Amino acid sequence: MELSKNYIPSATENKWYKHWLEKKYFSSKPDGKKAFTVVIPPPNVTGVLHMGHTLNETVQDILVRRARMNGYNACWVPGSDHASIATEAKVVQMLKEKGIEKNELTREEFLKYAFEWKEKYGGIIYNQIAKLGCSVDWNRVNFTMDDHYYKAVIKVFADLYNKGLIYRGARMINWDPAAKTALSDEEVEYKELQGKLYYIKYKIAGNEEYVSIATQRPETIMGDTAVCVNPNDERYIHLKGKKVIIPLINKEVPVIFDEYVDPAFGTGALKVTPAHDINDYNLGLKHNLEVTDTLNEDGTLSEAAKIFVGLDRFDARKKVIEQLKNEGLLVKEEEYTTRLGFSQRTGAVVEPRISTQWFVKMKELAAPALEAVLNGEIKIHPGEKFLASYKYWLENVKDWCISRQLWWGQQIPAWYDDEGNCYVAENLEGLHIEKPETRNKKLTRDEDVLDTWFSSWLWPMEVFKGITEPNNEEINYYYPTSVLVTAPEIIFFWVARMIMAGFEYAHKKPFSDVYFTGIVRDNLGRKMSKSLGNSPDLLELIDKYGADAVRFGIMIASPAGNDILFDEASLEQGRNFNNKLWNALKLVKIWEDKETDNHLDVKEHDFAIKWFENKLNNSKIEINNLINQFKLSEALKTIYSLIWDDFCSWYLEWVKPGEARPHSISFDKTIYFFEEILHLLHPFMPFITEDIYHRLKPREDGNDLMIKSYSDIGNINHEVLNESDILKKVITAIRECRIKNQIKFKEKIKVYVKTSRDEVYVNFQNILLQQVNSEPLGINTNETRFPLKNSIQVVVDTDTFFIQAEKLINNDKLKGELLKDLQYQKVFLQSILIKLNNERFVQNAKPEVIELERKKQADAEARIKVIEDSLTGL
RNA sequence: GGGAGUUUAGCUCAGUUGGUUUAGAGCAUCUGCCUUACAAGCAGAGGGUCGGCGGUUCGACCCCGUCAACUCCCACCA
Repeated sequence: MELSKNYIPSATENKWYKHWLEKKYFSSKPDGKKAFTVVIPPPNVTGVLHMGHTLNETVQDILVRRARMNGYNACWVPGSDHASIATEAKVVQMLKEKGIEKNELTREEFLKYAFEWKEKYGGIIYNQIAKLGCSVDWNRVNFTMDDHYYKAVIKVFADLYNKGLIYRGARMINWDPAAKTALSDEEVEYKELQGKLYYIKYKIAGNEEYVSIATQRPETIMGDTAVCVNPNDERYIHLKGKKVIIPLINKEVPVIFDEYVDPAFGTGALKVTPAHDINDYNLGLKHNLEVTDTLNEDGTLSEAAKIFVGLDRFDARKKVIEQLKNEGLLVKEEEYTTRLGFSQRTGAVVEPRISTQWFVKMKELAAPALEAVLNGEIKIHPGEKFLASYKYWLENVKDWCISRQLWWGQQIPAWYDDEGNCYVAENLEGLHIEKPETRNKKLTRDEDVLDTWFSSWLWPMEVFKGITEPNNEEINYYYPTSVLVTAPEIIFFWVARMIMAGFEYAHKKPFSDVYFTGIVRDNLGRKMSKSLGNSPDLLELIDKYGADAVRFGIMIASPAGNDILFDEASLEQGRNFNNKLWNALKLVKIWEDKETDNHLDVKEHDFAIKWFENKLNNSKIEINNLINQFKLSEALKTIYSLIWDDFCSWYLEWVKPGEARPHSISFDKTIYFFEEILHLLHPFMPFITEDIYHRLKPREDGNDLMIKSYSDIGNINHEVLNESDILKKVITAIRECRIKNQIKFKEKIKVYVKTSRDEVYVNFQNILLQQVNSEPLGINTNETRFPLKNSIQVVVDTDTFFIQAEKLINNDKLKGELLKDLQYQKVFLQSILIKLNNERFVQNAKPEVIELERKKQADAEARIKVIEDSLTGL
């Protein structure tokens, strides 16, 4: 079989994904095994997957594939989110480009376009997930607007309403006067601007005195319903119980006292306009102030303003100032830097506006969600970083506004009659049965839809129809899910609310662990965004490097809990790693093609095999520990180093046949080790590992790596690991010596070692000689029999090596190095002696610590002696 | 303005209860090699007063205080 020079991902990736699908390895059904369930955080159908998703999906696939190999019934549910605001904005934009305005369409017509959009982008997203190699169960695709899902959302709304947990209330929203629509917070852009602060005199009623207030928006004074001062502000204590008169309209309003007012700002007196400022609105709620809305939908002054009715708010501002000036009520104007909100859609200055919205009462729901995280029932990784803010948010949770002035989403199941009565039911038929009096009434349905999060908070339950068909077999088997992998920025929007919904409707937590990935940034630390053009196209990256390399690259750069700086260099590293594996395969294949010879003496292989067995087990334990702590990046690094350094650079070199033919035992062991490392790597890089697994030797149908179970880990012989460390050190030291003395590898050298542990060197002397190209090693406990002429001395631990080459050796250079080392050792020894001679150290330190220091001392002394002996030998 | 986090080699990060760390790894850099698996490679090397200052301790990258820089979340002050 001819193998290509380098690994080519494209062909193999499609082949194996298809194979896995045909074998139905991804699909899961409830059975007797333990379930390992992951629900995908459903990507928005607004566009394509970005690098943040790539990281998320890769992490989930690693966990799911590993669980599957650990004997779990692994189930990963894919899906997507309708993302009401974002998607509706995209669809509106798309229609606009076609020359269609949203308000020309009926609701039904618009939704038809929206569903077409969803089909298109949902398809793109699913294709990307497949290309990345994700082992999701494609029979379980869910969309948050699927029929059953829609019903679940409506059912929950009605249920919470009936429980008294949903109510209608007033709320300050961001209003776009140009588009005459409400905006979400995300659609408001704040800009810093140079504005003016106006100081205006308000007359105190029944008095000739005035009080001055400062405002940026004099045109709203007609909506003032109070003036507020700080209760501790001595300048205004005399205003207690007084009223003031609003200029221009001569309306009397009370003076109220509240700590909210900062006495140092402006004049320390604040005009309160509950209809046009969020803070004033809250003040108004607290002090029972009336609300006077002086603006129309389009930003012109309303009848309630009494003056300048119909004038635009900014023109009105000029007029108000002019008139205040005329009446001598304008004290002064000051330059002032302020932040103003602008509409992302129209660029208009956003107007805070009171509106009626639907709310969920959060206090009751929040309590179990807080409890579950605090008592560790649900674990957050990395915990310390997010626990504090999770606690703070839930303890101070505010009611959740769930209505949205959109069409794309679940329409609120509330109907109004002509008298303004409001009825909530899952559907109209149900309402008529429940409340027969509604049958003959003309009812109109609430136009608004529900917040996207009001559907996605049911995700872990409703993907198994846990809301629409409670207690069905699937929900009972798969729920609670195992791990949720998501981004920390939606901890409140989504994670906390899923926990609330889980306890409310399934009476159980929705997941046991939450793993927060970092935010993916570019290599300059900037957030990835379309406008910056720094967000690479996933499919292009997969084309260029292969899916395995993309997965490797993003994982290796992704330390647990930190943001990741995305750099294509790490994908290159992944591609190179692929190639390394590929070439290891090629080596083994060449080896296979040679005839094996069972009569060869393979003593030198015995040590290599024994060592790698132990090294492998040691790494397995390490990897398990790391993955259990969700340190996936470090686990991958461990595997990478095991494969590249230990397996390829050391093990394969040690058992490499060279001119001789390989021994069958070494060959079989090598194949076995190769399978083991592929097995470990598979969750991270599924395609190449499956491919090489099948190329290593013929497999029966159904013998695929991705469903192979991990076996138990054997005991570890630490002595073997320690010995191999010595071996590696010796090899490295001799190589370094060769390089420094310009002795080429081809030139044979003689090596003698003066050591007291000769049995160690006997053990691996053949490996040693093969690796440094020397005559057989001379071992003795004293050097008197060694030819010292033309030799270099190298000290490893407490053994001295004499390396003899034909070439003349520069004795001064050698001497210099030994002296340097000696000096270093002496300083080190000195620092230990200071410790050991310190009475308080000896008294206070733990015995094992003192023991350790004594051992260090002995080692250092021994080494110093060896070096000194070497120096006298020169 | 409130809260949280970060600061260790040129870059990205490890460093478990203070003493097996004389502070590690990957990438990058430098040197020598086209050695019949791999130049997408091999062999080797250099590089850090652990953000500053102060304290606790026999002993501090680790604990405490303080200052500085950066990041994120929340609120968006008339």
